[in-house]
Amino acid sequence: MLHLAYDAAIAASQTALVAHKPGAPPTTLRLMNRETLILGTQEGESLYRLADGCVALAQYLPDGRRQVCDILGPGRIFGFAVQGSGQCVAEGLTYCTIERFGQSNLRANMLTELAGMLNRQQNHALLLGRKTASERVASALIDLAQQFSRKRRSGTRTHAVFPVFPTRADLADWLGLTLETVSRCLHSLKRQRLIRLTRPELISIV
Amino acid sequence: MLHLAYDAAIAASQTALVAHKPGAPPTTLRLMNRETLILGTQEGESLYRLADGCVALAQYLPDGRRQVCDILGPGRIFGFAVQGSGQCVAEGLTYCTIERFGQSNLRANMLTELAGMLNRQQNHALLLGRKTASERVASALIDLAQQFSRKRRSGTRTHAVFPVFPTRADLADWLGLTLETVSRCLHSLKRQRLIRLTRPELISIV
DNA sequence: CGTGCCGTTGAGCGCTCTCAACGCACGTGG
DNA sequence: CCACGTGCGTTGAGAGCGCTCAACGGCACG
Repeated sequence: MLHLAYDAAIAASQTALVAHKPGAPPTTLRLMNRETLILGTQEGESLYRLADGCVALAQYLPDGRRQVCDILGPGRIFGFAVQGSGQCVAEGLTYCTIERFGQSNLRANMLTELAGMLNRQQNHALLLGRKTASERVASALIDLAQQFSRKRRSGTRTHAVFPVFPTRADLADWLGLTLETVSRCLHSLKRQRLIRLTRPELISIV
Repeated sequence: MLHLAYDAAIAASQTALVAHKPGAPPTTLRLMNRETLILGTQEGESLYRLADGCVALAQYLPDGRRQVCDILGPGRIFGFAVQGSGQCVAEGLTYCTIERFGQSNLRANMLTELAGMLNRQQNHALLLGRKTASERVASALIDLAQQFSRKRRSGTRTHAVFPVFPTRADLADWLGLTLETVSRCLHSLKRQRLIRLTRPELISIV
């Protein structure tokens, strides 16, 4: 578990606080690696679209325990559900480019996008509540593959090759495990020849 | 963990399958205790509003493992996010009365309702991923109190008295624990004088 | 060359699960 | 009336999965 102190994580010097312009045309902003974007800033909500890169939506307990709710790849929308408790912050896992909307835009898509987010969260609850450590890691890899893979064929089989932007610690906080367990499960999968890891960047074999 | 077989749970004889009428005025339907309502039935989605009673939204793994995503009290809306995987079924924990809408109604509220559901799910992810067994049970009791308590004052303190509709097994599947652990945690809280249980129905003391 | 971050690996412990038995309330039928 | 079955909750004993603590190597950076 990441033991960043809560305050440190929130109020860190490397925090991007951005002015809010409701109804304005989409503004693009950049997020550095390990930079934190606080959602639901002051007046009203705005929505964000991850144009490029990888972002983690994370929650913190007062004692520093972290839970990553979701890992977002290019095209994903975020910034919903910022009222009250259950606040998430967006943490850049790479250098990211992000577009900010007012609530008014995207009305049509928003609902299905939101429903999709809820769907993902429910699946994740199933993972967190009822799956074993290796099942969680396997599910995570499949999810990452769907979001980040560029399909390649090498020989007879189709490999899904994709970079793993979250660190072991990020994966652990996403999957409700510790980084050691994640590491062990990955190498267990490697031993079973289900994945290959040349670097901490992956090739999964069906 | 509840070891109802997947098929048994889904295709049980006590399953309420209802015809769908999009755009129609709200229809009310009844759900008996332990009866299952399959959401996302055939063509298009409809939304449901729990008028009275208590309902659990549950997911099943092929081997029968169950995860309860949420426990719903009167007034709550459900039936979002029924596409693809992550399907939930609604299981009545009491005798319930439910209203069914077409998607068209409730447009304005729906978005905030949906965002609220997402918010709850994110909080629940934090619970499932990063809280200890007793913290989970405590959080669950607080949640149930907020949904089901009728406030009463006895003496100087304000007790929140509320009935616990979910069984120990339901609570376990909600909190990612086993029913034995739930039972032990409850009695641990009782020993600490933080709650009272006259029957498996509660009084929480702040 | 020192420092810090990331990832790996090992040893040991502990929280939670598993398995089991029991009590209790309820309904059913002899 | 009692015997029986079932569902729910409780409690205990033991085991195991995953956590904790620790050490180590590789790499980037100043």
